[in-house]
Amino acid sequence: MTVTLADVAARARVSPATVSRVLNGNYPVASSTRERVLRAVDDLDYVLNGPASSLAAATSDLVGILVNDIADPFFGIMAGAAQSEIGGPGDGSGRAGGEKLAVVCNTGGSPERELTYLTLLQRQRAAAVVLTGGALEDPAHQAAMAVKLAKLADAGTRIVFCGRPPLPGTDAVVAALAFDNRGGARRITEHLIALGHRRIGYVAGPVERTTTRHRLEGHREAMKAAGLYGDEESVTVHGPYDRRSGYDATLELLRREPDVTAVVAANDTVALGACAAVRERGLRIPEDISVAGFDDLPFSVDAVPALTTVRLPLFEAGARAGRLAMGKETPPPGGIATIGAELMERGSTAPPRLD
Amino acid sequence: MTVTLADVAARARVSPATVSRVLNGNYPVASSTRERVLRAVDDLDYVLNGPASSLAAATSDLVGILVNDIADPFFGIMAGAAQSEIGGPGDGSGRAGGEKLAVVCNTGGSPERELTYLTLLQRQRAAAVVLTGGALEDPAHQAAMAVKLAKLADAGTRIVFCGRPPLPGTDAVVAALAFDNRGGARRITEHLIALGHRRIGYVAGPVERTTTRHRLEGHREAMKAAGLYGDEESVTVHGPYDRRSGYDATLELLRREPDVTAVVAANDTVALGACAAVRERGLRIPEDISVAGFDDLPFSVDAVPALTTVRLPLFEAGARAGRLAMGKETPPPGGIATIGAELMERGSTAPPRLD
DNA sequence: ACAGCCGTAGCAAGCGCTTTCTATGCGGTA
DNA sequence: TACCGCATAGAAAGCGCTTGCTACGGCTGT
Repeated sequence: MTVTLADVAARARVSPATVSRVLNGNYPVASSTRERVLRAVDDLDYVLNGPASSLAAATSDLVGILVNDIADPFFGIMAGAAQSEIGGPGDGSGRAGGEKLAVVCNTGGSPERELTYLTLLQRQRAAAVVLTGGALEDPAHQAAMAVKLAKLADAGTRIVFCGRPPLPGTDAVVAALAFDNRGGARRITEHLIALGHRRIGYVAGPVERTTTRHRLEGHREAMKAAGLYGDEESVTVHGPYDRRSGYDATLELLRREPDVTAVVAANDTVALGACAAVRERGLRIPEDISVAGFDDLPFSVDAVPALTTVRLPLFEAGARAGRLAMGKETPPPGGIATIGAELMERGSTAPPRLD
Repeated sequence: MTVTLADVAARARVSPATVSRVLNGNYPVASSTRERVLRAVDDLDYVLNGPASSLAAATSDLVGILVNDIADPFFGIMAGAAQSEIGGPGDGSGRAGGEKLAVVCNTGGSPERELTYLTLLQRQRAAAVVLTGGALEDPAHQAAMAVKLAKLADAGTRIVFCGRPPLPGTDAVVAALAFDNRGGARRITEHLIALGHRRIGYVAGPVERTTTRHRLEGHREAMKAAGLYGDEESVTVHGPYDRRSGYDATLELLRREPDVTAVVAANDTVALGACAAVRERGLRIPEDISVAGFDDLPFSVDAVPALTTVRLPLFEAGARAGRLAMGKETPPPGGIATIGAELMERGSTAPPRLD
């Protein structure tokens, strides 16, 4: 059978309690004893029984990171950064203690899965949960989430939002890091307007997502401020945050409104699809049509022409969320921090053609 | 305090044993009783204590997925696919039972972290572990891995390799799905040769990785077969699997060997960097230089020109690995399956200029 | 010289669940 | 009518660990 604490204790000729204390390092143990125990652990190749330990201590070293789409670098970057801070192996400490198992859970954007993962994590008595990405704006789901999170919180789980606005009715949350989606969107549209564009199409994300709404609002704010707010509905197309959707939506947009001179996409992935659609129509970027994205994912700079977009410090935000989840960093005042979004002017936008 | 099994039992006026049996559905319970229990569970909002359950049952519902770089879609796609099969929430069953918590662990390509994650998973008595991506070829590390995996296996953990060749000395593994990296690499180089290229540069991945070696070998096989094998060392540059590395390596390559007419990159991400470098030098793709990648990640088709590459069925492989890990699919004969790689001819390759 | 401490180590009581074994009530059979 | 077996429920013994409390020397202080 597998080696237990008792086996180690027997070999080291101490009590199980002592072994436990050596392993946890939370109680004074004479160094000679400690050494003996450590050797026994080594000799027997002992591996702690996690469930037993969690049960007895009523805590676990699991930290959950919820993402909408693990195949999307937007989430991958944040999750990776968070995970590296949360430690798991090689967090630099070398010592146990900080050794948490950071696990990422892929909700696929489905509200049910989000809730179920939360239950699963609750079941495991997770030490912390990081929720990334935009939230669904369905009131029923939000309420359910609030309830769930409250329960998690008072079971001792730390909760951090990353790239997601604070959920109303949830003060159980340790901290919320929100991206300035609205501001970023405003700036990129202002940039287009400043270049001389007047007729600007918008390829939005899925409806009922905070991210979608905020970016769209920022865009429209800029349009309004420039007195360009008109038949917004007809130059806006919604769809999922993927390349295919950007392609289809842009084709649709171009057909519906052939006079647009610029297309703003909800994110870079969508923008890539938009570029493909523009070319498909035989139009050049940026000479005939400007295209802009959002997020500044790694591939965006390599697009041809390089994509004008809004840079979100995904890595930094993820890392900070990880630290907050670990209690290694003090939460921002009020528990909420807004993370800036910076305009990256590149080759995919230019003044419109003068017809 | 939190609700326990006993609380539910009391409310349903049955014994804890009965509640447990209802929840696990592995023992006959009169339906009237079952109903009463279920209602009590609902009323009290009971959530099973995972650690306690795992301890008593000596099994857990955790499944680990190890990846080298979670921010890289190559891994994200496989991990997402695996996770969706492993279930976690919404695996369609609706019922518990199949409800495993699939967690992805980011090793960052570090051997120590890989090992430590395995220990962590061993600690949690994980039900299964899926290892993705190429392996390190360091004998010491391989030996350590073999030992670790053997231990996991005989603690009852199912082990599946995905996109990684079987580790010698490990028969504890349920199955290994290996990509035909060599064949894919051979085909793409043959394609270039058929186009008329004679002087072909190769931007390889990090040394000591199986993936790197196999792709490089495939490439060289093709070169040799065409009688083009010469000073391979001078047209090969190694580096990490990232865009930056592709850029730097290609610049270096072009400086060292200005007469190459094609560059084969170790993967698509690297290829993107290579494209940037080629353009930086004022050369056109594919007129002046052809560029080829590997993997066919989603963005590759959107590159301009679209990237010629080798398609790896990442999603399918990940899903299959997930199923194997769950025991939902019977392992291939011998435990090893090689997954084909298909050449995707696109715009980034063309015949060389005739000088 | 004795009381009181401090530094260590052990005892033992759980943590909340699963599961074996036992008990009970019922219907069917002789 | 009495017996046996089946279907169902309960009792209780752990699973392997943590931790509050107790025990025990040797030191210090007066």
